[in-house]
Amino acid sequence: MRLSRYFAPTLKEAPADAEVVSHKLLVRAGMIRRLTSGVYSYLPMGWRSLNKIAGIVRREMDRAGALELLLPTVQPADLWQESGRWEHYGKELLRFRDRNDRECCLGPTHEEVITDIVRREIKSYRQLPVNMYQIQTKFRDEIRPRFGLMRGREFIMKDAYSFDRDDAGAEKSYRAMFEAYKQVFIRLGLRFKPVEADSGSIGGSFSHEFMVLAQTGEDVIASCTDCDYAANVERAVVRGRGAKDATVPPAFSTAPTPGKHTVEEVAAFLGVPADGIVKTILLDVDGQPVAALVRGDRELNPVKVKNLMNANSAAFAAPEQVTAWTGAPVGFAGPVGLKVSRIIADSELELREGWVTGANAADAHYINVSLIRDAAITEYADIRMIAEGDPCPACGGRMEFPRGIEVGHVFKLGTKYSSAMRAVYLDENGKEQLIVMGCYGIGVSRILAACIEQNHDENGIMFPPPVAPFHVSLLNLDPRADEASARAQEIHDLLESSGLEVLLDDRDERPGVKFKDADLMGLPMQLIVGGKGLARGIVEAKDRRTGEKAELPVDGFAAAFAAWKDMVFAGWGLPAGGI
RNA sequence: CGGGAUGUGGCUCAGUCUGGUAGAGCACUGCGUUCGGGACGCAGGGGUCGGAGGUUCAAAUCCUCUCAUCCCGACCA
Repeated sequence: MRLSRYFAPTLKEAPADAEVVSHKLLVRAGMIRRLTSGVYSYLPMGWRSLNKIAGIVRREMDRAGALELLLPTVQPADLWQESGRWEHYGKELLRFRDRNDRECCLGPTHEEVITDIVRREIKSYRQLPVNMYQIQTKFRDEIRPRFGLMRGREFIMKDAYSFDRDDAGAEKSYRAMFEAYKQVFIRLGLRFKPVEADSGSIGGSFSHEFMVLAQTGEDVIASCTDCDYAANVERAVVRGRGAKDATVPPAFSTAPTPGKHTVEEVAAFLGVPADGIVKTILLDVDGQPVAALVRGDRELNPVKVKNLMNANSAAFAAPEQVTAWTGAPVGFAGPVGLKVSRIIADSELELREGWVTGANAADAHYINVSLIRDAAITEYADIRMIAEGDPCPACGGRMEFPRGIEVGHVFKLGTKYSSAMRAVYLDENGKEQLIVMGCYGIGVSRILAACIEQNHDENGIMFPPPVAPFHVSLLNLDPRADEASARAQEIHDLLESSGLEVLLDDRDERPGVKFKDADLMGLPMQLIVGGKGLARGIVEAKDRRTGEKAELPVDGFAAAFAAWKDMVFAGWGLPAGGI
């Protein structure tokens, strides 16, 4: 492809509305343009990369035995009412009415539609298992779209759904998808990690997220340095440790703490360490007031409370709610005499007594509180966030906390949708059984962003070869010189015939412009054809990732290039002779 | 939905406080010089100053409303 006839409008400056690197570079490299908040057009370069990603995903899905189909984006409300999500999904579901005033929505995900198809067409155990997937545009009316392709409202997703006769079958399907996902990310040339995760609003019991590792990632991973354990911090189990100290404190008493409502302020004012204070956090769990207690130096994990109570949502209470429930302004809540539906204490609080807690009155705390003696704790459970210094819950080893970007998620759905929508089959005995489901998503457009977050430098993108829109940037520095142009064309044709995709920069521009654009666009291999090199019988080659340059002889170019290309691929951890 | 900020040629921004006939750089068009890391000269084209209403002799600038976008918190691929 000749760049002079291509459409890749590059920008010297980053657009003002872009915050993260991937967004800035995607726009600057002429790959995407924003249409409106969270909605992007994919320009030719961007679309090529997306197709590369989709191609790899498709290939691995097919290999794993999944069948590709395409479901509608516009969906009728009644299906969603049947599953119960019309009410529960919230504002993210973009709803509208058609000309006949029928309620519709734009599909944010497709469990309902696929389950509807399967329930109609699948009647017998002989037809199971089956796994179907699509690669399609989704729309989620995000509260706050941001970061370019990282969190758009309209985005491209691969979603697969498996249907099995029983749990054992579903487990097999899940494993197969898990393995296929690993293959996808390996083949994309990305550094990633599968982690245990919470299942969120999709439902189901169990899930794994696939994280692309990048310092700029939004998610924090709790990962063991000694074993395979890795989990989203929201999910990571905290294993109890430390010995019990049964010393019973004297009767608790009130200490005035005027205007001291944070743990730090109270600790400093009373001269006690933060880990001697109990933080009482009020949550609104499905409308119920719940108090959650953690040590002053710890952080509450509301997701654990939500799961513990089997609730739909657990949100921090609003200041008015706190005042209504505790009788005190925010900052003075405590478990003693507290009238809420449940008081849940973190397991760690069971190890010791003699705490400082809020007194449920303005400007006052209690000291020497025994939770056993003085408070009505409903239960002790693991409800705090894992932290630096906590041991690995699996092996007791050391944990680290790298950041990542969620690009894939595999769920076991169980019978959540099949029971709500009555998707059943007849077993060998002619007995009706619920189909057991799983669902599996990959954020195709998010991968493009994540890939750039992981692979870039100050000059631009550094595309892994499998994701790059083209493989080679071939710069003709002297497009007006016959020799350079002839050589460049020869090389272009040679490489194209070997299956590589070459972007030939034949524009009548100064060399500096071409170098800058090539680095910006980030194709993994750069070949530089110019008068200077040709006079010495060489073509210069540059590995975009390492910046290392090599000189390839014009005579015997094909062989020299092949060897050099294998080196570049090896640097990406990709097999020689690839593509 | 709360909190903060910004809307001025295609892009990045100045001008707004202190009202007085719209600017710069990049990009674009033409000509010339230049040509291995985002060249230079000359000549050009292009802007209802987000929108509506108001104050004023006069509004990008002041007031009111409105729309849009971005950033910080609760969701998710």
